Amino acid sequence: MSNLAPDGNLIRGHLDLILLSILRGEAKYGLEISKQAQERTGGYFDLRVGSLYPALHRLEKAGFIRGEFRDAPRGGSPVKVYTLTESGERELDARRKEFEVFSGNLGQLWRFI
Amino acid sequence: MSNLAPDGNLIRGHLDLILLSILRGEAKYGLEISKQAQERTGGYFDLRVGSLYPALHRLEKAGFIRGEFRDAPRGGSPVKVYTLTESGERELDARRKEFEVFSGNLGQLWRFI
DNA sequence: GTCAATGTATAGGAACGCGATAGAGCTATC
DNA sequence: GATAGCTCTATCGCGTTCCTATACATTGAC
Repeated sequence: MSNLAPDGNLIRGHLDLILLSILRGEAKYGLEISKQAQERTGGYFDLRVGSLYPALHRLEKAGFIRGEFRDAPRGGSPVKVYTLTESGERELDARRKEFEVFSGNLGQLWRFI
Repeated sequence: MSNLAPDGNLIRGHLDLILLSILRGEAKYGLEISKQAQERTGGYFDLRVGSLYPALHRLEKAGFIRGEFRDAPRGGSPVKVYTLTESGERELDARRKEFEVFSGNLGQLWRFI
């Protein structure tokens, strides 16, 4: 639980991909996304609200996700549920490929000497 | 040659790893590192001088590499040749592991739904 | 001497993740 | 019905870092 999470600079540029990945298949609200990220990676991805909400607004503005307020499902504040748009699904696929190319080229550097 | 190179935000946080990777095994000077990055990845990594030199200074200040000016080898300005220190080799190993963990956890997000 | 090529360096700007903080809505408990 | 506590959304300011543009030095060619 301590030095598990990656440095912020590592995540930078990959946060959108993380959020889109979690939204694939099922609509979720903000903190639910954050919890999913933790559950799926054993606590590795620990998205903070100061990063989460600006990123969601950014993705919504870009048309990749659509947000909609709903009443609190199980006691609490109303939640803003985000759904992946068709444009967002294409973006997710493109980002996944982009990361694999990035990762592949990084690995290419290690195959020398 | 156009949309080949990755967005700057993708590289962000990974540039140190790229530079250390290229310096492993053989000392090189600044622009030589940049050329190596291009050659090893078919032009994918295109490091600009405005990123390259500050990053090298940062790594030198951290003790991961050691720079030393030498006369121009084949006509031109004197070059600053960087060598990977022992601390830098350990750092490189740590960064490689860190990236593999990061990449693995990212893949973990895709194994759901 | 002039010019082009090569290499190093830095200032200014922008993007973005993060810590800190605020506030609204719902439930529980008294 | 007032208060406390929890959950959720939101935003400001900061620091880091990559990039564009620019400057300057050195060497060789002509």
